Amino acid sequence: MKLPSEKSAGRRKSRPTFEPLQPHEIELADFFVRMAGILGVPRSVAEIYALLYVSPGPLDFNHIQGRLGMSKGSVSQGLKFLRGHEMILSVKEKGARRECWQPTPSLAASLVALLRSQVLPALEQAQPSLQRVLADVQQRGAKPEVIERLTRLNRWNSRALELAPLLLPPPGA
Amino acid sequence: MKLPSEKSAGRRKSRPTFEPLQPHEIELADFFVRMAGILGVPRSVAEIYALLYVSPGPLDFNHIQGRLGMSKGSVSQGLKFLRGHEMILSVKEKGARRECWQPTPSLAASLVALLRSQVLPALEQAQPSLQRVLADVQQRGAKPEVIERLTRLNRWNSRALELAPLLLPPPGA
DNA sequence: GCCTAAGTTCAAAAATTAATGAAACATTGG
DNA sequence: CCAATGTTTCATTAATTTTTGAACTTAGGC
Repeated sequence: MKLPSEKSAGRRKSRPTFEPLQPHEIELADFFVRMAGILGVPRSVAEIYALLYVSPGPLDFNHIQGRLGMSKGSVSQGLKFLRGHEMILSVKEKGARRECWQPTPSLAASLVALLRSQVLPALEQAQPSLQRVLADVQQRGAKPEVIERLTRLNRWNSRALELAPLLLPPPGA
Repeated sequence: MKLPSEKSAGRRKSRPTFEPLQPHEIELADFFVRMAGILGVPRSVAEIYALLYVSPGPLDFNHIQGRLGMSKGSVSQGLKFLRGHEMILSVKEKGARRECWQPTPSLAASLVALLRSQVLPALEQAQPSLQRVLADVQQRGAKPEVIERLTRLNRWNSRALELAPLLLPPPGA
């Protein structure tokens, strides 16, 4: 039973079709999607990562789009995100036109990079702001309890900022 | 210069008006909103918490609604959320009609509870799922590399699940 | 027991965030 | 340089999440 006009006529070029996702692939994707959700990473990004994670070898743009059945735009943005957070590596086969992608060896390192990129900027930006708030509150003679709270918050923030480079070493270190 | 019909006529009951937020209050709220965003906690909840955090004493429902200018529904749901995660305490003044709210003493503990509630269920649910995926992949004779990856993922998940109760002691412990 | 203030619920509206796809841009083999 | 393939951009559309407000429930005071 042959499907009619799929890639029937000898001519290459009728774009290849891709297998739909297998149950085990879907299950793993669900897992990654859920975890990603906690960090505010969009579903499409998690799906791409999951697919690369279970695939026996690097996949190119087209495979990813085809297997996941998502738009070019989403695949492009998803790969950009994953690249940006050093969660995937490109493996350009010699003489090939397309880039192929595979997950970075260490998922742990990837997660750390991800957290880093979310938390650090927030902490940095907060520093002067929190100090201003504390000063302001002190000046207007607030209750000691409130001053205490804000002082503690400030200390926390500073300490987190000091510790950050140790626990989450920046990419170039 | 008297405002016209504010609470002018002797009759109590024209509901009181509330001061708009002060700059330092806004700044602190921004901080909490941003941090909350990382954990997927909605803005309104963070705003309520921030207000309680800088206030010299416990505030009741009305004050919160008035000062933040948000709807009853949001205040109610926000307080429910904060209560549920043990981030605030009620201090019912003797003989008073209304409950007043203040932040729990330890913000750290609050954050831990929050994380717990997000991460633990995901880990628990994932356990059998990940094992199924691994078995499935092994059965279909996947590349050793893929099997290795999934094995590691499984180990991680198990270990996280074992460690969780130690690092994040459950409420009743 | 009624009446009123206090608080909760929940369907609908508003706001935010993610996905799509067509057009622009880039790269390379010829 | 050209044509063909591969990728990104971004305005639009779709999906999701958050907020609102009015109807409803609960608890006190009298």
